[in-house]
Amino acid sequence: PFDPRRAPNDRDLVMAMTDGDNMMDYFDSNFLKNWAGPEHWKLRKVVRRPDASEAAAARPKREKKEAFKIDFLTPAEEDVKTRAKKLFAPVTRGAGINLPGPSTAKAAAKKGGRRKKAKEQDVEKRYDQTLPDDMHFSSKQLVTLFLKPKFSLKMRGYHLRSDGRVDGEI
Amino acid sequence: MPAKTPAPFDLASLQSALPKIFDQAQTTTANHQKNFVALYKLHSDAAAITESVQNGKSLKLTGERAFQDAFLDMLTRVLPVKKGTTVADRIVKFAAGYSKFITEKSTSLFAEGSLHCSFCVDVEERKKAELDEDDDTTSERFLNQLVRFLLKGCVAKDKVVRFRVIQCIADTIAHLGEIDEDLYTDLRSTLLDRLRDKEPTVRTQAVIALSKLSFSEDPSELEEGEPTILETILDAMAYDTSPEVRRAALLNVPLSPQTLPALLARSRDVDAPIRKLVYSAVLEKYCTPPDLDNGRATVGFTHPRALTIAQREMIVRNGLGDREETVKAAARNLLGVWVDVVRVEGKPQKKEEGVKEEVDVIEDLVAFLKLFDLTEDTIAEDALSSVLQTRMDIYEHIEFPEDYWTSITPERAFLARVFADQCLAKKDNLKLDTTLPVVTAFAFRIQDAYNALVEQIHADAAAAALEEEDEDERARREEARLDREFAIGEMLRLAVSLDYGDEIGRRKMFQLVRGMLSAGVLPEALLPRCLDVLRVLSPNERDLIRVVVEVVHELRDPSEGDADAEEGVSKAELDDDATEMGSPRRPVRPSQLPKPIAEMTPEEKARADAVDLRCLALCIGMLERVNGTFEENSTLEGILGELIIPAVKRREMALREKGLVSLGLCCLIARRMALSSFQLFLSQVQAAPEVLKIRVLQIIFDVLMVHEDAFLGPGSPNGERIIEFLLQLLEAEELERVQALLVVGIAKLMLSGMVTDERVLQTLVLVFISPETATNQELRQCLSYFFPVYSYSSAANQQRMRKIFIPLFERLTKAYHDWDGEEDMVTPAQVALMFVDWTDPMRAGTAAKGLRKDSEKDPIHLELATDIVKALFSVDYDKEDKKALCQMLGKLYLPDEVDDDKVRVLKLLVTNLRSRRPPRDTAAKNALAKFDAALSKKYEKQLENFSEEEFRKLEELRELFEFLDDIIPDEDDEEEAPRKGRKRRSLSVATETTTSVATSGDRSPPPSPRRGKAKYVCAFTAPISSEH
DNA sequence: CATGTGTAGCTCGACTGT
DNA sequence: GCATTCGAGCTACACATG
Repeated sequence: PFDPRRAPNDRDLVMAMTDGDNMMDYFDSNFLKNWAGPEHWKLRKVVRRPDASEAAAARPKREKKEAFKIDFLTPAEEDVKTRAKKLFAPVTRGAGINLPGPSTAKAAAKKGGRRKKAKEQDVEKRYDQTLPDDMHFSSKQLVTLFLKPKFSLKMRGYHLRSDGRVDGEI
Repeated sequence: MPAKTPAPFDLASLQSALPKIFDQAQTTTANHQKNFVALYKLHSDAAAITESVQNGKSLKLTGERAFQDAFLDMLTRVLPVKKGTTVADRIVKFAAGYSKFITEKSTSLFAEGSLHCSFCVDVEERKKAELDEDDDTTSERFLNQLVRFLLKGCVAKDKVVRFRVIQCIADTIAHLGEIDEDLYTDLRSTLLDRLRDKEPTVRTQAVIALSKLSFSEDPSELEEGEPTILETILDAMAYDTSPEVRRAALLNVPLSPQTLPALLARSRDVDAPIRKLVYSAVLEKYCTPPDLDNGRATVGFTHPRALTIAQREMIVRNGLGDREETVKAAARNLLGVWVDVVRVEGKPQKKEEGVKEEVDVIEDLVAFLKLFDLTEDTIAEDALSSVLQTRMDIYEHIEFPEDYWTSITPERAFLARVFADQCLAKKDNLKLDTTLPVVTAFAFRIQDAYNALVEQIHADAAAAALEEEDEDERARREEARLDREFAIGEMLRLAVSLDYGDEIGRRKMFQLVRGMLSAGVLPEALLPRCLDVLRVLSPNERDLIRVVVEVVHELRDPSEGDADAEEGVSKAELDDDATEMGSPRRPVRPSQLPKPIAEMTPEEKARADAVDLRCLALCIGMLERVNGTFEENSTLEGILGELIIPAVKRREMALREKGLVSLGLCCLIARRMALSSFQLFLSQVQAAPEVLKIRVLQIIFDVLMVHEDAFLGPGSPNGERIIEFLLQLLEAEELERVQALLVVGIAKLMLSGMVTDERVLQTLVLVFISPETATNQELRQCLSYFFPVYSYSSAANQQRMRKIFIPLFERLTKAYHDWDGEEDMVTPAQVALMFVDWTDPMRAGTAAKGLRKDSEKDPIHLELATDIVKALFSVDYDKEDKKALCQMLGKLYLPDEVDDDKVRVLKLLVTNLRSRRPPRDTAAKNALAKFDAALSKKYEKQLENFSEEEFRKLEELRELFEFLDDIIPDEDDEEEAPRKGRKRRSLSVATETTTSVATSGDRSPPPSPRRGKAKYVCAFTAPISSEH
């Protein structure tokens, strides 16, 4: 069985990183999608069960949805105007048809009493839907020295093959 | 005068005819054209029917009204049909198509003068009868009332109706000609209002509609400060929260030089499909204008030459640098198209399909490269590599004939080098052999280029001395010089990849590069390039070091042959039969400055400093490339004493920085020196200006990494102090770059296992999510990468992450509540999810394949669950926090087999929590119940006979819980302990091997609710030392 | 072409505010 | 008190992939 007291070898991965030139092979590319920092982080679910096979196989028996058609042929029971009224009019009072923060143009004239609202506006604008600059942080920066980027770190004792491009080990 | 116009047409027939038409129209768009005609016939016939009222003073358009009503009757049936229903979309298309149809019909009829048409006849009628309708034609009246009808629907309660209504408007207004002012104004304001609709689908349609309306907007009619439609759309494109809306804006906004920057900015949209569309649906699509009737290659709005160089660079950087493969592919595709569209003017697309001349290919690529600044980062290289990868037709046809090298330009040199690297990367040795020049010939090419450069440098200097040239001339010369320099640099890069099997060529190349280095005029940027070649040519490190040391001595001691007079490399010199690894004419001896420094004139001093700087750069370049020990290379001693140490002591920043780096590099290969110099480096950190500080810290981290056992090893007394020192630096540091550097350095130390301290790990997490580092992308992205790598790389690391979670979470929640002014903060719930992920054994198993065995049996999440449930007894968390914790439970991985003890303890805790301290909000309660159920189900067998045994151990637990219960503040716990826990208790009268549960010191809930504000404020930056 | 996966929209249920 | 809004789970669709 699993033994947590089994001597943990901190060096396992580090080896792997230098062994294969890029450690991408060793890592699920999933977590690379969370490169952008904590605010853009999201949990990507991992396949838990190997028993997912049965559920998937049973499903596709479903028939495709019946061809939906709009009924134009049946005469309307009500007058066009009344139907339009029903379709259009009912705007419940106090209900929101619009987003919370009212228009930027009109809000300018309002007094500054509502600090909360003002702040919300700011925040709204702040969230321009743009990714941060990608620094392209990669394993390279974790396994090379600052001053000698041409060398990868070889963790003590382990001998590595060095293929032409990897300039060497320390 | 008849009261009624005779009616040849029965209006009642509309009631049956229109439904038939619409019923057909929904099935396919193929019959639409036919049905337009049919509908138009009905429309015309109906329009002929009018009634005059008020004794003929006015005319009532009975037939038109009947048709309109029948039409709207049909249309209203579409409005409640939800999005994505094709039949409804077809009807909307049909209705809009009909609008277009009658508009065109009416204008063409009008032009033909067929005024007898019933659509037009009323122009006359109206003049006579003073109609209250203010529209001119049937079609205009029809459209007018249609749009007015639709406008009413824009405020409908039902979002589907709003969606459909605006969809109709969007499709319709595309081709309604001129409309009256009022209607336009209403449309405009209504649609702008819908841009604020809470439903994204509605906003999307509003954007589409507004895009079409924007063509007819006259900015001069706007009020001061009122945004134009265009500006509003651009705003939505950047700021709308829904990708759907932004995408619609991107695809529909009219393209122009004014809107282009905003469109390009979407290449960094958070939504990947949008980013992709920037390349495929905007940039690629409009490279050439849509009207490509004539085969002439014209320039579209997004033709690469229509863009600025900055824009092109941005496109390449963002596109090829994107994380999403699909986006990258779109960008690569675009670049492939670029090659074709920048092809030299007048050349046909392809002479003969499939047949491509090698010369053409080269010319094409050179033209392509001219789009970029070759010196800007790796932009041009990335772009070219991309093209070489995607366009095999181009790659296959690349050759460098003999004359390619005779007129070398930056583009040509660059092309050859990148191509060679590309071949190397894909191991295309055949291609490499057949295209690259032989070494000897190539050495001469470099030599020619170098001599030309030297010549120019002298000429420039002479010209500058005369001061006769104007600015333009100077700039031109400067540029020419940089071009030469760049080309040489690229050739040297290429030289690294050449085959040096030929001894003659090898020797020539060596002499050339050696000569270039020892001449004082070689631009400093070329030093590393030369060293790379030298390194390839040197049989071993010792030789490399020896040669460089020689060069340094020669540079610093010009009395050994006049370097300035002979900085060009002559053919004779190349052919010279000098000893390969060192010139016998220049014996190494301790260099001696011609004069003592004190006697030097300021000019001489400056000159000496310049030489020293160059020598230091040389040293750094050399030391970066070697790894033998210092002691093995005694020649370094001289340089250390004469060059490096004095430089470190200098006050001039440049000298000192280079000196320190050199010294640092020496320390990396000299353990004793590292030990003795470490303190020096440490002392430099505090007060140093940013650049120097970064350098020194880099040195410190490198030294720690290389000589780990010397500083951070188990036996080292200073390890603790060093860690403390680094943490304090991190805590106090203001400069982002330095913060980031510290984090990277510490991360490396942790990943290598040299630092295992949990305090450090906690600090890293706090720094990661602290609002104070929100703008420090370098730092945050480093840690985004680090945490999963660290966690998944070993079970021990993952355990460490698990251990810090609860203490961290507690600090976090407090800090979060104190910071609640800032909304852009990462929530504790979010952090909790991160830890679920990072401590997931299955993730570790798949992430680091083969390195972790039995990860599916690892009970770490069970242990984490135990931590969490224990923490949930605490009263220190508020509702939200407890909810976050509870919801974690459902996401944990429960292994199939697990120790009885672990399950039972957890079960006991859960049971007690639910009975004694149930979470107050339902979401949390449900999550907990669900987890409880999951536990019971999964470990049914192990929990079966779980009662009444090991009673004594249970007592210990019981004590723990009694203790917990006692500290419940009674403030708001009316529902608290219905002490009927008896039943539960009997369950919990169950087994325990207390070892794991019994308060194992770490994290039993804090005994009293603490509310000290001041303390939490620092929670983000303060290392946790106070708690330990 | 079939399949599995990932996401987005929808519906339901609980909470909160006028 | 109710309607609303918000969050959570589910379903259906679209996509990429073998």
